[in-house]
Amino acid sequence: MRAGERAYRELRADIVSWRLTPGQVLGEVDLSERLGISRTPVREALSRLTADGLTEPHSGRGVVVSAISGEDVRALYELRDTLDCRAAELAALRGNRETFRQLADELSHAAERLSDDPDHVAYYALVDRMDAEIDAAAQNPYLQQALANVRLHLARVRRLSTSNPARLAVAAAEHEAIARAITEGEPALAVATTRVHLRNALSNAMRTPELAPVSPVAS
Amino acid sequence: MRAGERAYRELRADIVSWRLTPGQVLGEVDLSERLGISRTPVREALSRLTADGLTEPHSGRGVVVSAISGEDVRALYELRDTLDCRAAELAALRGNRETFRQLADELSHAAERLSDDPDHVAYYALVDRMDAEIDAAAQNPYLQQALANVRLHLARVRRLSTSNPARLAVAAAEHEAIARAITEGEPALAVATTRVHLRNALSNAMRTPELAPVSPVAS
DNA sequence: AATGCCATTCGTGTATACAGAGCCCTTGTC
DNA sequence: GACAAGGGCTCTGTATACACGAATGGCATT
Repeated sequence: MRAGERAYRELRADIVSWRLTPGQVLGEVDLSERLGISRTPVREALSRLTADGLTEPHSGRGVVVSAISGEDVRALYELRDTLDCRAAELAALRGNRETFRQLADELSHAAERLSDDPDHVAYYALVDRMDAEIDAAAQNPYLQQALANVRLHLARVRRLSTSNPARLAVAAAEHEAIARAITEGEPALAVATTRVHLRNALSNAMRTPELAPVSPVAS
Repeated sequence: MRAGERAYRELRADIVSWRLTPGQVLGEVDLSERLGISRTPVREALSRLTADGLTEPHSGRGVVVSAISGEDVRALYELRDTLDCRAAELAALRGNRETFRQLADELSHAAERLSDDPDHVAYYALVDRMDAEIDAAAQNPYLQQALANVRLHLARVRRLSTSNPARLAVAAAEHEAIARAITEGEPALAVATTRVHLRNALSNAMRTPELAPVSPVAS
């Protein structure tokens, strides 16, 4: 694989997983030595991260990892509500019913198996699959890209939130409700169930104490 | 200014204004000679254009200017409807009333002066200002960025559409209606007026004959 | 002691050189 | 005459060298 691509994915994973914390300075020379590649692909990776909004230029001092505040989470969920509701609506209009019927069935079983899977990898994989199916059903690449961007930022937040087992069980039921609404071809219900799910997800996310701090970096 | 930044803006302007047409191959060496800079900043510019979706990688042959079809326009307006309606709704909730009252007044006068201004630069500047005010009022940087992306792509389409004077007069009235809805702090009405405007704008855009052709580039 | 100025130094921005990979053209064979 | 294989060539991907700019630390001055 291309070195720039590897560097981008590695740094992105480091940021999303909070191995790189907000305010951390990413120097090109440091990174090129740490990753064992030259500065050119490092520059490409940093450019892409900055375009994604995960890093910010730091006047003459390279780039720093972006801070993410409670206000950011509010704004992100506001946008996610806009995009996810529309995607669910479009999926209800254009999606294949059998696909979402099967997803709903699997989700109803997934809630029962949450305790068997300590890290809930199976559940998260199922949610990711549902996101992908909604994207495909919406048949709108621009909407899909916008959603991918929001999900990238919210993935950072999820790593902070406590994965409360009780919340996960409720979330699974909410996802199932969305899938059933899409299965039945009811766009208004798909929007409503999505909105309910996102409101609850936001409430849960905002319980995270780390989301209050102000950015340690001067702008 | 940085050479990479200049190259990015110049190429982006060339693509939006259709001086560079879809399928056009952008070679790094050609561009570096044409722009009088080295390949490094050219690479940065091409990376950013590809991230924006204005160009696409062309397996081993650099990047080519992306095609834009009628289907793309439909998808773009679908996303724009989602984002613009939400932005207008938020502006009605959070915006400064006096700002939008003044915009509405200026728009009502702008329609009268359309014939005085052959290229309608004053009108378009006013619309751009209104977009900026809505962005600011929505107070959501992520929504703002998503909107900027959609507007970038639709700017390409606008250059193809015939700027019918009659349509512009109606569009000015539609913008005024949106501004008045925001002024009065009525989110539902702001959404409705925005939706009406976008539906009419889409109908007008789809009249462009060039939007049917298939991409001349093999994918 | 605090503050402003200057030199040093680190880091990015740019240019260029090199290597590997993909494509096209040519040539040989069926 | 057509198709396939191989070589050459051009292109991108990467590495490195150089220059300019900003930030920082020290020093002098008030």
